[in-house]
Amino acid sequence: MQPKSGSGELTFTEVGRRRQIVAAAIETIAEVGYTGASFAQIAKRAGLSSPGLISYHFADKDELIGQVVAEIYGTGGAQIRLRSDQASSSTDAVLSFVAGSIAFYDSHRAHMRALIQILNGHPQARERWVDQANSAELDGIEQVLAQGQRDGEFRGDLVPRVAAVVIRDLLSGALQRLLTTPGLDVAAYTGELVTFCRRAISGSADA
Amino acid sequence: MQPKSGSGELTFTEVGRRRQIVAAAIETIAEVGYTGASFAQIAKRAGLSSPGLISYHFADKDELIGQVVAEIYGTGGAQIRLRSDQASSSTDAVLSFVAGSIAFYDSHRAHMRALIQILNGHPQARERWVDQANSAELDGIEQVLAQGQRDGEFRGDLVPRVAAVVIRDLLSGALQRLLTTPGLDVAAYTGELVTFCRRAISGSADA
Amino acid sequence: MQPKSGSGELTFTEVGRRRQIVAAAIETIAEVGYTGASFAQIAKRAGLSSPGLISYHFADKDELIGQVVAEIYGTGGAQIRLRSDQASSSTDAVLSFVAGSIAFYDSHRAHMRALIQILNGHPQARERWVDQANSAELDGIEQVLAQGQRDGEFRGDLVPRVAAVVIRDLLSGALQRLLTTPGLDVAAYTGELVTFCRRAISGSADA
Amino acid sequence: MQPKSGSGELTFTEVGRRRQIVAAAIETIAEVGYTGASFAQIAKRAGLSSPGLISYHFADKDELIGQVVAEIYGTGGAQIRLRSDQASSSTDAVLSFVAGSIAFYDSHRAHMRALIQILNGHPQARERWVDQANSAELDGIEQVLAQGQRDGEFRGDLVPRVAAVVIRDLLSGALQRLLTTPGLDVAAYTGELVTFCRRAISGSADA
DNA sequence: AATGAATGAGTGTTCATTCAT
DNA sequence: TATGAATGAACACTCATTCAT
Repeated sequence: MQPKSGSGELTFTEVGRRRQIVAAAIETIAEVGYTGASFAQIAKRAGLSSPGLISYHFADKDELIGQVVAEIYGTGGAQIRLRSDQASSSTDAVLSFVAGSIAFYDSHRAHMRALIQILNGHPQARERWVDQANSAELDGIEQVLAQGQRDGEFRGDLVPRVAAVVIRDLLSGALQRLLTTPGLDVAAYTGELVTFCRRAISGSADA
Repeated sequence: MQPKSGSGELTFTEVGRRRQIVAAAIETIAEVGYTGASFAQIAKRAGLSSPGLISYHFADKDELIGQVVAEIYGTGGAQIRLRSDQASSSTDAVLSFVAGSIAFYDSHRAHMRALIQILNGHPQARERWVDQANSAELDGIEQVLAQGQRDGEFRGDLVPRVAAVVIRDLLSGALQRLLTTPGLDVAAYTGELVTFCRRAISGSADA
Repeated sequence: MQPKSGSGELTFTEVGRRRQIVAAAIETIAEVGYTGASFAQIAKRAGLSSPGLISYHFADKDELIGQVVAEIYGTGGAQIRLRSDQASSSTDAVLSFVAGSIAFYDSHRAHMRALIQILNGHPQARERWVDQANSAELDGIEQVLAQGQRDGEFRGDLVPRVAAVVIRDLLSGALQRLLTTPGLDVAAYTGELVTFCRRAISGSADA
Repeated sequence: MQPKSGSGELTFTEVGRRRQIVAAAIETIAEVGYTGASFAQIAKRAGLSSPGLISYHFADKDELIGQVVAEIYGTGGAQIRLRSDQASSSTDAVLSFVAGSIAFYDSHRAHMRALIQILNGHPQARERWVDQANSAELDGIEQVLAQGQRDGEFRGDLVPRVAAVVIRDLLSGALQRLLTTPGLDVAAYTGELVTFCRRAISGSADA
């Protein structure tokens, strides 16, 4: 009998187990990909006695993967959220968001690798778990860009939504490159990307 | 006995069947992802009596997927190749490549969706079938950028390789967005992306 | 429609084709074993257009294999039949049968290898196709031994049937060894075996 | 998750199931040959619900067959080992080995039938599982023969290796005959084979 | 008489999931 | 709570055989 059915209460042990399994799933998916991450593999890596234990704690594989995605987003969200109120300017807010994102990717490679694998391997991952968060993030960037534009920091012909999209795409590309280029000089790469973004959005050519 | 062993000659019927199966595979992969695209699923969509028929016409799944990739690349290759010689300027070459790529993505959504799914789902897809083409493309962009820079069209501090990578990332992002955003105004989106790129690489702020 | 159904008549072409297929089957089985000798493999080696052609000429796989066995036995039968009437003595008959058998094995390695593979791989090969021939052969040896015993050539306590069986077993072992020992000195090995047999059946210890 | 991975410990139930499956495999192979012994067939005879259960308990077919061979050899090994130290003479050692082997074959027909089928049907059975044991056995026979020859029990012109090979061939032949001759009088056959061997190796004609 | 395309049952193996204990 | 045994559908792929042409 699934423990989480009926009431929404989870026991202390239950919560711990779920955390353990989610962590093992992240590690496993990062290592062997979503396709290779069978319950058997995850259980082996987590030191669990049987794949059945996972089915016992999660309704089905989709629930587990959903929790994995939530865990990854939760970890990142707190850190790299774009904070325009703490920044001295909109430009500063955008650029530190860019640099901060890459820094986060760099320090959480396993998480990011797992996330990518899930997005790649699970047919409905995007629509189910990440599209909403992504468009919220996009909205946030867009708002900062619009604000900066109103403040005269950014070029007048900049279309905030497009620029926001472009920045997100550059970050996606950066993540991809980070994970697949062995000896990448992250600092230098970050610097180049920040420069690129500054130039692309700034009001003056020499920004 | 596999029909295509030995000599490279293929019957008329054989060619037709292979085309049919490749087309069904593209459709299937676009719909249910690489992971979900079992021979059984492909056969069902192709109206074949049994999955065995696919094995009869293709040595193994890799051969089929290779043909799918070749078909997709073959379709697109002629259209979106970056042609600097036919362009009036390096700027024009780059921008029309960007616009042309998005136009191609837009008109071949199922193909591109399938390609992405394969790149995501097949462990060696990149190294086997696309890495070479991709880096050739990247080289092409880089060369045009470098030429434009020598000609004074582009800003002097532009690093051709970085800019080329950025442009490719933007296109990848554009493709992603195209496929996942239901009501996207492609023309507007393309226009804004082109503007963005022009500004990002041009030598003057008002380019 | 199977050509050989109804009347037992075979056309000239038909006979030729069957011979060709049987020969290809022998070659294939000798090379890749009975298990590996699918119709597809046999057709490929024979240069036949399709495995279907084999089914067209033979009712089923068993009929083909039966013909293969018959062909192999037919080839050998004429040559190594034990001829007591042409021998100067029973001892001579037996020993030249032993030596002759090994000589035949040596000169027909592919045939013998195929035969062994069939006996190994086909569940009912022995009972269907070879048991009868084998016991006939055994009878022949036994009769010569009994005759030689009556003539006083062989030891009185020799039990003809047992000795015949022993001789056949030695030949089976010799064939096995011949096919699996790369650099075997066949002449020496034959000599030893003949000596062994002479001693085992002769009436005097120094025979 | 395969139960036997990681530590070598096996549950009580697990051991029982493996035994059951191995026993069913022996029975199946003896009945329908190695080729016909699919997991489906074995499962049917074992009363298992699905062939997948065999894969659950054994890593792959080779592991199962290896266990089958080990089981067969394990059963026989203790009984038919040639014990020269417990024999009153080398002659006695050899002859009781011969008689004992046949007795074992007779009392373990299914096992021996299965072993033969495996040796015949599995491409690498010999080199993987039995060659070592076989040549050790051959060495043992040869040594006893050489010792007996040094002691003057056997004829001086006997070549130990050749005689050992001959004896093994006779036993192989005996096994074959035992399994394929319905009404064979085993006792008589054994007696005659022993007599034959005694005469063939003894130093005196009346041995 | 022959071809090549097609068929469908069969192979070993993996998988998420169930369930008695 | 957790375990390990079991289940049965699914996987890619091979096979002997069929059949329209």
